[in-house]
Amino acid sequence: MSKELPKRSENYSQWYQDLVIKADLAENSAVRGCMVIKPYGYAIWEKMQAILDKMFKDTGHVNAYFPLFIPKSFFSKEASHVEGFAKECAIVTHYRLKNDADGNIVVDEDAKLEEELIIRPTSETIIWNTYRGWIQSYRDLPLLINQWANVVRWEMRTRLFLRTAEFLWQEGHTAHATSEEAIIETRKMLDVYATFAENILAIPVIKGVKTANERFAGALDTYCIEALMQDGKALQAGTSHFLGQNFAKAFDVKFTGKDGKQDFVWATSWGVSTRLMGALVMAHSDDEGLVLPPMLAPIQVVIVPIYKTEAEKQAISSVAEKIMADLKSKNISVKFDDRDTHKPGWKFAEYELKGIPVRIAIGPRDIENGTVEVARRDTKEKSVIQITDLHLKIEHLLDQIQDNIYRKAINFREENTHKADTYEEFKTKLDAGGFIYAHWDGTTETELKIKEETKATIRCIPLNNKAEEGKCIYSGTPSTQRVIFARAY
RNA sequence: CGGGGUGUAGCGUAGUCCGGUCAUCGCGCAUGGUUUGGGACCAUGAGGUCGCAGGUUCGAAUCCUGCCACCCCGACCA
Repeated sequence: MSKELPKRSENYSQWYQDLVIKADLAENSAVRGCMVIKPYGYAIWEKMQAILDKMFKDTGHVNAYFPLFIPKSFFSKEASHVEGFAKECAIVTHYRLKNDADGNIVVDEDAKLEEELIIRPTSETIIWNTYRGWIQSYRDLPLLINQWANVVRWEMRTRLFLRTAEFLWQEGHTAHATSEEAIIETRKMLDVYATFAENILAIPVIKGVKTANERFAGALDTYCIEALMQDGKALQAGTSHFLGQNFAKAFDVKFTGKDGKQDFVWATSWGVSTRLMGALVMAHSDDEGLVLPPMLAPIQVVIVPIYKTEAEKQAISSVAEKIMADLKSKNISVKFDDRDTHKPGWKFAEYELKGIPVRIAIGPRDIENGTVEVARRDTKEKSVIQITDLHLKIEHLLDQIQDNIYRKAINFREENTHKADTYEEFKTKLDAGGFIYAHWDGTTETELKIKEETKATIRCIPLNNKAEEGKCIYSGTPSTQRVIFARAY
């Protein structure tokens, strides 16, 4: 198979798709819009899961699991929620197949379900229907539950990791006695996501709140983290919703307070998905392939031996074993690729494509000198290092790489973040890509007009926004702050 | 769901306009040999319902009809 990738600058879409496939992360499945996540891609996802899961637990959450199927009646209890998801649902209508007269397998029309089942596009309804039985008193609150699951949204157009018909995610669903507490929870989980994105994925994000138009179906407020991809388009990387009492009212979830009065419960929900894998790929990769931040790389260091004779191979192996033991004692994951079925050059290219942060090459020359060649994936720099202090240097190098990848991403974002004060300026800058801070009059009408005319959406109103007097770029109406516009995935 | 495009070996493709030794080439795969500090080379070999179903014809990858899948651009969305 040819490993050559299209150039990122020439066809970003194709580059992304080929990179995901060739780097062994995922591929399109035979099922429309679904993907097969391959072992290497799944290993990265598992790492994300492990780190997030710990962060959730450290903030007091526990895991549980709820059904895949949602009775249609549950689904339709919250009006704006059903409206938001109605157009993208997969629905189970029958429970049996049979052979027809010609011997073909067909749906047995006699096995029609009395009530259709919706395959969850998100679990608010089934979970809140369950919570009704779990919550009676303020003593049952807060209820802080997370679920790792798959969901299905029958999207018109799909793309590996970014928008697949089925995707993996986590969804947190919490219940609180007061509005204030629920809002604190919503913001707290947004912070968890932002920390994860920046410290682990090395992707800088902007925390913000969505406009009414972009809000989650059924939420009072939707908070988000927005990231900028290398083609200048924005990607919503995670969301945290303040649901108010909407779902509690729809599912009649009340609790008795300390004062003996009954009230509806306050809710939040928050989630991140395998879309983060897409963000990771698009934020850091180059024309040679993936660039994985060390914190996520399933293999952080790969050792490639270079030898001609069996004796050389033996000598290199014993040195490699020693290095591996040293690195493993530092909790660094390392692989020694001593396959003799592939040549060194082939392996170099392969591990670059897969984004392994550090490569160590050991040849006869090194054995003589007591050195190894160390190459870092992010900058492609190579250096010759004495074996004696290698493990300390590698540990430091991994930190440096993590840091450098983040710094590079943040520089890119700064270079592609602009202000626009007129609609003309806005349109010109928009074509160059990136985030654009501009004044907006706060109306959905204007937001939709701008979207219709330019394809730009309001990504968010940044939480750390400074007040600033100005005029809406579209309507000229006075405004008190800038919001972030961008074309988005 | 609208507009455009593409379906030929595991992958990428030539051939389709103009029907007839046309199933082409590269990568990959297998075997043998020489190689090994950046995707090696030579030789030999295996591998194909030409997306599917009809039709036209002496003859269809090629023409006609229908269907399906995928990709790109929209609409929709994490």
